[in-house]
Amino acid sequence: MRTVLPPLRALQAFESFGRLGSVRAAAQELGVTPGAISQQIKLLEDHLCIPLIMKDGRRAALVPAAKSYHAVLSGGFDKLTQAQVLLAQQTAQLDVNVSGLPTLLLKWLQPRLPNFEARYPDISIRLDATHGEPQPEFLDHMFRLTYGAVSNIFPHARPLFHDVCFPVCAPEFLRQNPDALIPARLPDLPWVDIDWGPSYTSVPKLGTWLAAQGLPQPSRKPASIHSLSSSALEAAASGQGIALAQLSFASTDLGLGRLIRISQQSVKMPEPYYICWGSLMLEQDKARNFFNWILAEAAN
Amino acid sequence: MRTVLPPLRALQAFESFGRLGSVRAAAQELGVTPGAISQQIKLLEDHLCIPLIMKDGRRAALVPAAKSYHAVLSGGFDKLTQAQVLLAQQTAQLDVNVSGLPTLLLKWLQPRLPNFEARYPDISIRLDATHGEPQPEFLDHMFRLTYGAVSNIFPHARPLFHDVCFPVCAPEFLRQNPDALIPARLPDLPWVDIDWGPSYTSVPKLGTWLAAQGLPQPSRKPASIHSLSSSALEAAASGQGIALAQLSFASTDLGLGRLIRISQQSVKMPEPYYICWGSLMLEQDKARNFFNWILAEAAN
DNA sequence: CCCTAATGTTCAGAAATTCTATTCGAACAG
DNA sequence: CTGTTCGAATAGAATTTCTGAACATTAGGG
Repeated sequence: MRTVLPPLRALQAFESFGRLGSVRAAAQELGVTPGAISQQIKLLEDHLCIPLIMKDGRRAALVPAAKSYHAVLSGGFDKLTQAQVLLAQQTAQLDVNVSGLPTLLLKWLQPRLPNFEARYPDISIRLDATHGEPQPEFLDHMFRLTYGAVSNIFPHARPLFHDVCFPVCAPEFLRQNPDALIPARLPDLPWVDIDWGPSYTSVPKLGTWLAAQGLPQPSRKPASIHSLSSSALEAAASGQGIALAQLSFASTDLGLGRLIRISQQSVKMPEPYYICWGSLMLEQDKARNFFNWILAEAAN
Repeated sequence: MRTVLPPLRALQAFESFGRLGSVRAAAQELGVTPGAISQQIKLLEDHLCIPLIMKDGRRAALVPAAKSYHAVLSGGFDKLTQAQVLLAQQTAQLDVNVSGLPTLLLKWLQPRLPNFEARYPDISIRLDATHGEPQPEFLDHMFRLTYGAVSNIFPHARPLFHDVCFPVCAPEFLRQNPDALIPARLPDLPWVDIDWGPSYTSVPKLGTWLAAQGLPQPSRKPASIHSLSSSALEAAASGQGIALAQLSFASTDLGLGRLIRISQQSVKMPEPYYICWGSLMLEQDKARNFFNWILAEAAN
């Protein structure tokens, strides 16, 4: 049996207030007057017998001790709204929902979509680019394209392709730094870094490639650090420096001449990209069509 | 701005009903009459314009399509109650909260605690044995003892010790299967398996040890599979077969003669155990005492 | 088959809650 | 000082939520 919760409306008011940092804003979000928010928060304080807010000038602010309480509550309400989103997706009867890592959608799937639409003109696709992995429950109405080990939190997963990485830079940058073509000089040139965050530790960086060539680590700090591969590629294309690019993400820009591959040596990504899905997903014809199509695309 | 939520009380009634599977039980849990639950659920159905429940005989049941919706909601309400738990812990002013993997607490920390209590008689400790990693927010009031890579989801983490594994069995089992002392015969003897679940893939199993000795994999299926190392050790101690034991978990039973080490060969765990904590934790004297003590214990 | 127990639903009215409208005080800017 | 903005406090209105009782349906005996 679940512990008894305080009045939910009071929790909601407190959560909204804590997130937005003002009674006024919370009132607006919940569609009530500021007085109502004030009352609900006080009600929660009485219920818990704990002061939650303090006045800081004429504004109100969370008491420090309530900060972590608020953070957990906030996560809870997030899930409740996620449930609504799930329901909306279920009833929207969209043909195919695809959630995926931003760069994978942007630079790999997006360029291939015209091909799909030409072949299945009556199937509509909704794309959702996000780093956060969706709740597994969502997968009965959605494919998820992701990288590496996280795929095994999902009911089903299948490798899509195994990418390789190599250094690239902008043509302009290469003209100003002709040394870039000499691998041994690379550690001393400007570069941009990629950091996908703690869930994806095995993603190669420029240092990984240098090490594979028996070269030392970069001697400078990166010119910039990007949480998106595509953003790092943009930085390289704008001449900021050298980036370690993935073949499938860079091929468009390589084709356009916006980027130049400066070495034929490459390192393999330690893990493949995956497509993940839930148990009910492949029972829909349109979803199955998409699934077969994307596997074929990945194979070549 | 957050999407508008349905009436929260209706969500709560629906969640409780879905989890308990009966209007009656939900009414009892929420401390209201069954009629109230019926009404709230109907209210939610009207609000969403979706049927959520159907009658199955004289019971009511979730419509299949509502199952995943309910699962996400349930997760949300879980978080809300977690927030309450967090608050309770904060205000309980317990000296030190320690959450940890069950076997680690049971077989490693527990036997050492008398030592700690002798040294700090006025510090009280609360232990919470669970596989699920706590919300990071909890760590401002709690240490977490865990294994391997999951430690990096926390603000701070420090390796405790690096364990080694070797095969053990009960004295009685050894008497009936004297062959157990001959490594080459091990693959054909009864054994018990350990499976910590998907988050801890790198934990060695008996097969890992055999492979390290250049021996083939076990030829039989395991007599039983355990999600807890301590449970696997109990199974081995009761004579079910051979288990791959971790030194620090088995040492008590080895000392008591309940288990016998049947090989001096061992494999190292690929990752160490960690102690994790949040930013505010070490500002409390008592927590810092515990922290220093546990590091010293781990060092020897 | 009929009776009983168990479960869920419905409804009106009672009870509780939540909200608004208003007033007030404090903080800040000019 | 004055006007403005923000939040707190209050009373009463509006709404939500709950109860209690009657009703409907089903399952399980005897």
